[in-house]
Amino acid sequence: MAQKRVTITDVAKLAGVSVATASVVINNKNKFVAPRLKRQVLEAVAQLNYQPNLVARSLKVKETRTIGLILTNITSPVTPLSVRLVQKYAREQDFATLLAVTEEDVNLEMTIVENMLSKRVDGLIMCPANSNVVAHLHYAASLIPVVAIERAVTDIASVVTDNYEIGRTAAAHLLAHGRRRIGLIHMPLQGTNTRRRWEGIRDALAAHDCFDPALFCETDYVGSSAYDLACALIREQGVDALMATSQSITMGILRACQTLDVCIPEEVAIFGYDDLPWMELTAPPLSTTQQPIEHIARRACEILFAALSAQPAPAQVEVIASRLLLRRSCGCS
Amino acid sequence: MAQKRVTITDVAKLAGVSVATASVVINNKNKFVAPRLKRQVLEAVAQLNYQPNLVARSLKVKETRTIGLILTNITSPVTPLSVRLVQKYAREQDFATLLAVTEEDVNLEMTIVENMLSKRVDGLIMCPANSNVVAHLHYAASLIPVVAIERAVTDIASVVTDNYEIGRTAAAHLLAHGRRRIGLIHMPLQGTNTRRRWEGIRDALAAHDCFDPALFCETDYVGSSAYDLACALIREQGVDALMATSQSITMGILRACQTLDVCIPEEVAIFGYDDLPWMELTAPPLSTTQQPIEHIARRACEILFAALSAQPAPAQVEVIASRLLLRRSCGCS
DNA sequence: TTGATCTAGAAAAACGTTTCGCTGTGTGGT
DNA sequence: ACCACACAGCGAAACGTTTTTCTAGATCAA
Repeated sequence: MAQKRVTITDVAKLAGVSVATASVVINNKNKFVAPRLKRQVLEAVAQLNYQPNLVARSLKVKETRTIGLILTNITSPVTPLSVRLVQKYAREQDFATLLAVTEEDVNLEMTIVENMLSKRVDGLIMCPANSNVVAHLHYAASLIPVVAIERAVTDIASVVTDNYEIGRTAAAHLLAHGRRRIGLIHMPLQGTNTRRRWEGIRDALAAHDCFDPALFCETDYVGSSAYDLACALIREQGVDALMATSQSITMGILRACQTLDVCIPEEVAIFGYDDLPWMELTAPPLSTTQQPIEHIARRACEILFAALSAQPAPAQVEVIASRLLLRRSCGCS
Repeated sequence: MAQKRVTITDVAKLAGVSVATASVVINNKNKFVAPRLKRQVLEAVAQLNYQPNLVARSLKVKETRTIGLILTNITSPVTPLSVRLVQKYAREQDFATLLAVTEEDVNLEMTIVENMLSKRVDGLIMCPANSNVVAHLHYAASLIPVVAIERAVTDIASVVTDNYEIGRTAAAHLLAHGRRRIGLIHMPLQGTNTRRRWEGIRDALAAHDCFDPALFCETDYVGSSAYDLACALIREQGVDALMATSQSITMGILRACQTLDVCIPEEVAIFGYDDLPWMELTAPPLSTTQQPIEHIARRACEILFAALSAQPAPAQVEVIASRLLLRRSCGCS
C-alpha cells in the first residue's frame, strides 16, 4: 500500500532516453522517433508497468477528460437509465464520470457544482434541483459546457420532456372513454414539470367542462399521502378515473383500490406514471406515460460532447416528445 | 467559455502577499498569520471569486479526495441504493465519487480499474464482474484500499450476503408449509452468489429427500427465458412451489402464473428475490428475500474510510445476514 | 571542403498548488 | 547593550506531466 509509483522519469531512465522523447512515444504523437528508441521506451513501459499519472497530465493540458453528472434523486426509477446511458456515451469517448446527487437540496447542489468546477471537470450534465436559484449554474456555464436535463433553465442548453402535452393527451384519452370525474394526485406544484403536466390535464378537462379543483390533490415529494388521498377521492368524491405524477403515487392509488375493493378499470380507470417493468404485472396491467429518458440522456450527451469538441452549444431548450403506453387500467379494450 | 481562471498567484498579488502565505490562509493551517494579511487574502479570494484548482493540489499532496465506485449493472433495482449510500457517505467526508459500470465485462472492468488508478483515486469500492480473473484487483489493492461488495474475492476485503443461508431458510420455509415439489429458476451458476444460494436450496430439499434436479432450471443473466421455464415447470412437472434468484425471474414466474391461471399460493407457492416496492402490490403480495444492500454498502464505506485514514483493512470477508420477508405468496396465512 | 539547412532528441519551462528552508525583524534574558 | 532565539512571511523547490525551445550532428549544394 502507498508504495511509490513509477513515473515517466523512471521509464525514460530505464530506456536511456529523455523524458521528452518518452512522453512523445507514450502518447504516440506523429513526431518521428527512431524505431530503436521507440522500442526501448515501450519495453521500459511494459517492464515497469508504467501507468501515466493523469492528474499531472490534466494539470498540464488543462483538461481532465471527466464530466460531471449531477442528479436529484438516484432512487427515482428512471435515473439508472440515464446514468447508464451517460456512462456509456462518456466511456466511448474515453471520459470518466463524476457522479453526485443533490436530493433536491439547492445548497448541496451549489457546493457540488463548486466542487466539480474545482476538480476541473470538462463538462456537466445535470438535473437542476427544483428551485429558482440558478446563479451558480450560469456561472458554471460560463466556464464549461453545461446541459440541463429534465428541467429547463434559461440561458442554458436544456433537454426536457413535453409535460404539458403528455398530460393533455392522457387526460383527453380518459375523456374519450367517457370518464368525467377525473382525479389527479400530484407532487408539489413548485416543480415546473408537475405544474406543466397539471396544466395540460386541467386544460383538457376544462375543454370538456369537467375540471373540478376538488379532485386535484397535492402530496409531498415522496408521495407518502397518496394512499389516503386516493381513498378519499374514491369514497368521498366518487371519481371514475385517477391520474398520478410519480411512481410512488401510482402505487398509492393501486393500494387504495385494492383495499377498497374497487374494480379497475370498470369503477375507476387509472393512468400511471413512468414505465417500469412491474407495471405490466399488476392486475390489470397499468396504462402509463412513457418517459423518454434515454432519448433525453442521449441528446444531452450529444449536445455536451459537441460543445466539448467545438464551439459552445446554443443555449436553447429542446423538447422531447413522450408517448402514452395504453394497457388495460385506463379502460382500453 | 474557456476563459482564464483565477489562480492563487492572482489572489496573492491582489492581497499583496506571497503565494505561500496565501496558501496558508486559504487552507487555514494552524500556522499564525497576521490578522491584517489574513483579512486581505480573504478579501482577495472573495473579490476574485477564487476557486482552488484541485488537480494541481492533488498533484502536490498526492491525494485526490475521490473514490471510485465500480458496479456491474446500474439497472439492477438494488444498485441505486448502494450508489446513494456510498455517495452520501463519501460526500460527508468531502470525497467525490467516480462512477463506472462494467456490465459484467471483465475486460471493461480491467480498463476501468486501470483508468481509475491513473486518475489516482484514493480508494475503490467495487462489485467485481463475475469472472475468475482478478489479478488487476490485487494489483489495485496493492496500491490503494479496495473493498469488494456483493462478491467476495480472496485476499481483498469483501462484504457480501449470506447466500447459502438465505437459500436454505427460504426452501426450509416452503418445506415447513408442506410443499414438496419445489422448483427453482436461477441465473447461470458461474455466479458464486447464485451457486451458493442454489446449494443452500438443494441442501434444504435434500434433507427432506425431495431434491429433484429436473425442477432446477438455468436461465441467462437477464432472465429472458424465465417465463417459458416457469410455464414448463408448472405444466409438465407439476411443481407446487417456485423460487427465483432475480427480480426479472420473479417477474417471469408471475407472468406465467397469470397466463396459466394458476392460483398463488394455493396451487403454486412463490418465493421472489429482492425486495422492491411493487412486490407488495401484486396479487397476492410477494414473499421475498431481503437484500441487505444498504447494510453492505455502509460496511463497505466504513471499512474503506477506515483504511483511508489509518492502516489497511484486514483482507477478510464479512458476511451480512439477510432475512425472509414473509408475505402471502409463499402460503403464509 | 565549407557553410547552410534540416531534424532527432535533449534540456528546460510551464501548469497551479503545497511546503521546506531561509531571512530578517522583534523580543527577552543577561 | 548585545546576543540568542522565536517566528512571520517569503522565495524556491517539488509534484509528474507536456511542449516549446535549443543543440548538435547529419545531409546537402556549391
